[in-house]
Amino acid sequence: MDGQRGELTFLHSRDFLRRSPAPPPADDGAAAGSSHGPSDSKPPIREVDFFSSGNCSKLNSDEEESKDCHGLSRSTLSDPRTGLNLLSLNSGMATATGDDCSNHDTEMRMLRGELDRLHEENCKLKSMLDQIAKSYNNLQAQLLMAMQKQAHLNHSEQQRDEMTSMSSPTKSAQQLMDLRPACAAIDNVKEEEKTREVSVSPTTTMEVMSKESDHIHTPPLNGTNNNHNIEDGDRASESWGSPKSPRLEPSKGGEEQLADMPFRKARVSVRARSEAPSISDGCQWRKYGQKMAKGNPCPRAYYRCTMAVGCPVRKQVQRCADDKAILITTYEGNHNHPLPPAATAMANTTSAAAAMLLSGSTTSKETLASTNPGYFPSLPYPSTIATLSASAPFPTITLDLTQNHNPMQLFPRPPPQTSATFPLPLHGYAAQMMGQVQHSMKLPAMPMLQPGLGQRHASLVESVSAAIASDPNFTAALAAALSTVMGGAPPRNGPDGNINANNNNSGNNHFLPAGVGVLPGSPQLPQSCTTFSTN
DNA sequence: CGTCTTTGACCTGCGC
DNA sequence: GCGCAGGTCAAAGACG
Repeated sequence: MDGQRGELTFLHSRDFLRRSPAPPPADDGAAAGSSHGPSDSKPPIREVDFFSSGNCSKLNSDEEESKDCHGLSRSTLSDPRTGLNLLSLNSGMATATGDDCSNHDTEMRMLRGELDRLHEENCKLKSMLDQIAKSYNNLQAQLLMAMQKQAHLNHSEQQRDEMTSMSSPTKSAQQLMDLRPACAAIDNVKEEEKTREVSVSPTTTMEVMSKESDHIHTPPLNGTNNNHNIEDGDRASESWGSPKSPRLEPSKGGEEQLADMPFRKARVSVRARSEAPSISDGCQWRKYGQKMAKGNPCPRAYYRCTMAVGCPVRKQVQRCADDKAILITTYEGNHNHPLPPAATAMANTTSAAAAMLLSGSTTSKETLASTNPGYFPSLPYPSTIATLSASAPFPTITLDLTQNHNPMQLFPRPPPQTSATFPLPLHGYAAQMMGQVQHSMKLPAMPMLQPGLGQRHASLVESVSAAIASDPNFTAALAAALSTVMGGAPPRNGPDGNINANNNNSGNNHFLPAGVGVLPGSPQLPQSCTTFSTN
């Protein structure tokens, strides 16, 4: 795992740069400072400082080592952990002369030597980083040029065909029009680098649901931005699952609609074991339909968010045909209203997943995470847990929380006993759990406002890990949170769902603004405001 | 009485 | 063009 994390660390160096200003919410002051644990574990801040100072230890594949390097390179032994490490190192190397002064001198010399060595190493790594960045830019430029050439060639060929076939002017115009997409695609590539805007072909529909009825896709996405929410209102809600629905925002301009489509169509599916007939995820839902889906003896229930009038978020709940114990929930749409903390936690997780999905190419027919692990290097889910699929009409990410993947790949400690029934494969439950835990054990709030996509994932992972590492009572708190989520709420959705549980938990139950999850700088993503949990 | 669930009908798109 | 399947609507019933 170390190696893996090391790679991720490098790939997301940018995330680290942005991670620093992740202060806990003001209203949770008691939790402040504990977000990364006590003073013995606050790498993020130090790393940021380090980067801002022009160093580059993050290239080091060993995260632990890089932290120490960082501490050393700053010539500061004030950090308790760093200092302790060095002293212990030296104490082991120094001979027991009994002379404190000579020992001290020896230590100092060794420390200086180590400092120099690390400094050199840092410089080397920095130069490597620069080189890599240059190479990347060069390759990018070459790619763009190649694409433009290709487009130009196509254009020329078509014109030639045009001339030879003596086609009518009308046809020519049409052909020129047809070329647009190609050129636009190139432009998009350029733009993407600048704005990181998601450009997903507006696919139509819902095959996902039918073809993969065994594991509904649940993308809680708020894929759309707030503007969309405001504009769409009820109309947007009609888009769920019903790509075929003609009611789909007839009032909106075609372009605008297309622009919104990608976000709205992306889905996140969550598979989790739950005996409860339905799930409670921090939001209020109203069941508006139920259908028998082909290939599954269990009916599929359709829910609509009722926390706010006109909230376009829908969800589908269905049991897995193979294993009735598995509850599959699919989310789509954006909440246009504030969410309870617990809901927000999961919403960010799922939206991050969706963002990951949407930020990738939907042209691939492959399951991205599975076939190309490097494609979404920041995806926190093991590929077998989080599956990205672009083959379906909707870009879909499936979070499989039913498998016994070892969540400790990211967690430094064994999973709590309470995860026996809930595999707790990280982000899905973990994020939500953390939301609960935050309230029950005053852990720092999850960094949900952080800009940057991968950063969001990385920070989530780190926050969870840090929280666990820093608080020995995590297991107990997690158990409490689990019991709150699982045992507290009645199976029936509605006002008595998680919301109540959360309200009970949080004296300062602060509802976050709907746009809270939007990531500036990230593909204006589905800031998903959907949450997930099981009763 | 108000709210929510149930359930059959309806609408739409897709595939043959 | 027709049938199928998914999604939504809305009336009726249940529940607190």
